[in-house]
Amino acid sequence: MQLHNTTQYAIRILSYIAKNGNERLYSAKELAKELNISYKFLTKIMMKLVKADFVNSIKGRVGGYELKKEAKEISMIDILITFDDLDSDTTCILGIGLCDCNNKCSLHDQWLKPRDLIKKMYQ
Amino acid sequence: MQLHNTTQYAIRILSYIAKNGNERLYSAKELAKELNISYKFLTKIMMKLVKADFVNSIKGRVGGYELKKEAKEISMIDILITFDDLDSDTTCILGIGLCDCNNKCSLHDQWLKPRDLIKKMYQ
DNA sequence: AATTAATTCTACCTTTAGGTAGAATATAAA
DNA sequence: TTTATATTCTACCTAAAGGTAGAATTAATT
Repeated sequence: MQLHNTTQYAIRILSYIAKNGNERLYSAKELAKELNISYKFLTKIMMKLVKADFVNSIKGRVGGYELKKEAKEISMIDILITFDDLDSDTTCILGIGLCDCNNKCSLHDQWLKPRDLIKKMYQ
Repeated sequence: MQLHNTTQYAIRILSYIAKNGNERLYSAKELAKELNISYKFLTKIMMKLVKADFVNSIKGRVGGYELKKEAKEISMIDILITFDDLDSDTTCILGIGLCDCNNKCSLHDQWLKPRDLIKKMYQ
């Protein structure tokens, strides 16, 4: 019942930039240090964030990263999708094939509410 | 944001026995077939359930499994603990070291409610 | 005593998430 | 034009979850 490590990092990276303002560039070195992520692993995550259009990258000597959209435009759901960490509305918590109101797993009814709250949190 | 596969199976196995009554024995063959789990993998899970005292095993020709406690005595939390799938009350959803009311991650407040509901569901 | 059908044990194999290494490329500044 | 410092790319390595194989053990039935 946890978000993937990579997803957690991605969220923290984007939050960090958003929090500290998008008027300057953020180097991988700074992000790795401030967020306590290994430099190598961070750059790997950054590549994904670039490809998914969350951040812009400027190469070269004074390069770095910046948000590509306004922070408010970025939804957690998009991040989760990018990092394969979002389960669909119909995903059964017990992993049975068909789990809906007609054919419920033993946790179906009790899972509805928390699932809904989590969804709202992401939005 | 999912339970481990093994945990899901364990819950479904115990539910199945509970639902169908503890007056008879359930062979691995039956459980595997009814729950759509490979026989080999199921027997592996059963061994864990036996060792953790959820079920009793009777060996030999007419052997099988039965619940060791009343169904009502079994809490999901115990199952989650057995299969290393329970995160503690203080686990941060963004994985930062210290995340409490003094030092909050960006999702801290919004995570409280769903986390609480999930806990209740498990109980 | 042999057979049969059940659980148990040990030891692997496979896939995926997490993580690292090192070279290649880009670009501003000296 | 060289150097320094940044991102990018390709290719691995590692650990853990998921899953399988095959032989050993147990005990009722024949």
